[in-house]
Amino acid sequence: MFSKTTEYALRAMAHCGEAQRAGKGTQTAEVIAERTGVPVAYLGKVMQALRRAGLLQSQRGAGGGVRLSRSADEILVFDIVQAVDPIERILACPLGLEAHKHRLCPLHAKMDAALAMVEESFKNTTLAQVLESGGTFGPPTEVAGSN
Amino acid sequence: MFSKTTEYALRAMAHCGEAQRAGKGTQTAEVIAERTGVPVAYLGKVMQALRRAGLLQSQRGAGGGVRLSRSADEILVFDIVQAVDPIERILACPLGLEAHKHRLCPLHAKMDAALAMVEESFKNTTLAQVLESGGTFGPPTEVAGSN
DNA sequence: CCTGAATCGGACATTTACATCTGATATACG
DNA sequence: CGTATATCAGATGTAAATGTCCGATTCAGG
Repeated sequence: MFSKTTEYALRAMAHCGEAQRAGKGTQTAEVIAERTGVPVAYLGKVMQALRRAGLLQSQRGAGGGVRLSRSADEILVFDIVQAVDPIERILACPLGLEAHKHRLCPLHAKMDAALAMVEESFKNTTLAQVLESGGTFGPPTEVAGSN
Repeated sequence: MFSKTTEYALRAMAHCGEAQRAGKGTQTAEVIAERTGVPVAYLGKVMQALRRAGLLQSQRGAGGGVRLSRSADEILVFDIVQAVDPIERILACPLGLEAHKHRLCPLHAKMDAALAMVEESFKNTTLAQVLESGGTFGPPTEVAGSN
C-alpha cells in the first residue's frame, strides 16, 4: 500500500524533526541511515527528493548534513508523501469511457474515496504532531493515546 | 497506491457481477479482457487468484468461462483486494525496536490508521452495492450520488 | 592550499511487479 | 472419438521500484 520509499522518507523526516527538537544541528546521511534503518546510499536519493520539494535544507562538506527547511509544525505528513511517492487521485475514468468523463463509475468513485480519505488524513497531521505524541525512534518518552 | 493488479481484479469482478445481474452465464477471459481493458494473458493470472480465493468459479472447455461463486451481495470489495494484493496492516514496529513492541510509535500508528480506514471502507462495501449504484462499464443506467 | 568530510548526480545492479507465451488439461458437441 | 473451445500452470520476457557504486563538487579546518 505504501511504498518503501514513502516509509523511508517519513522516517528520515521524523529523525530530522527529533534532532531539531533536541537542539541538534544538521544530521549526516550516515547517522540518519543508521538510526532509521534505511540503506545509506538509497537514503541519499530519498533525501534529494525531499530537498527538491523544499522540505530539507542540505549543507555540503565537513560538518554538513541536512535539516528541516522549516518548522516541523509547518510540514504536513502529506507534504512528505507527495514529495517522494505522490497519492494520485482518480480524476478521470481509467478506461477512458466517454460516459464516465464527467462522473466516475461507482467502482472508481469508491476507490477514489479511499484515496481521498488517506489524503485528508495526511493533510490533517503535521510532522510536529507526530513527534509530540512520543518518540519515533528512541524509547517512548511518554505514554499517550495513539493517533 | 493501488496496484494495477488490484484494479484489474476489481474490474473483472465488476464485469462478472454485471453479467450475473443481466442473467448471462459464464464469461470467457477473452470477453472480460476486451470489456475491462485488461491484457488477456495477465487477466488469466488475476482470475486464478480470485478463483483460489473462492470468489470465482471456473468451467473449462467449450462453453466454459468464469462466474461469481456466490451472490454479489456476499462479496466484499475487501475480499477482492485481499485476494490479489492484500492490505498489510502495520502490526509490529517495522524497525523491530523493542520499545515499540507493544505500542507502535506515532508515525507508524498514523500510517496504520490510514490503512485501517481503507480496510474498513472496503469491508463496508459489497460488490452488489458498487454495481447497484450504476453501470461500471456500459453507459450509466441511472444518475445516483457517488459512494 | 591541502586534506578529510559530506552531499550531489549519474550509471549500474538487483529485485519485484507486470505482461506474454506455450503446452497441458478439461469439456461440449458432432 | 475427434475437434474446437476454454481454463490451467509454468516458463519466459519486460518495465518499474529498489538498492549500490563511484566520481564530482563543496566546504571546514589546519
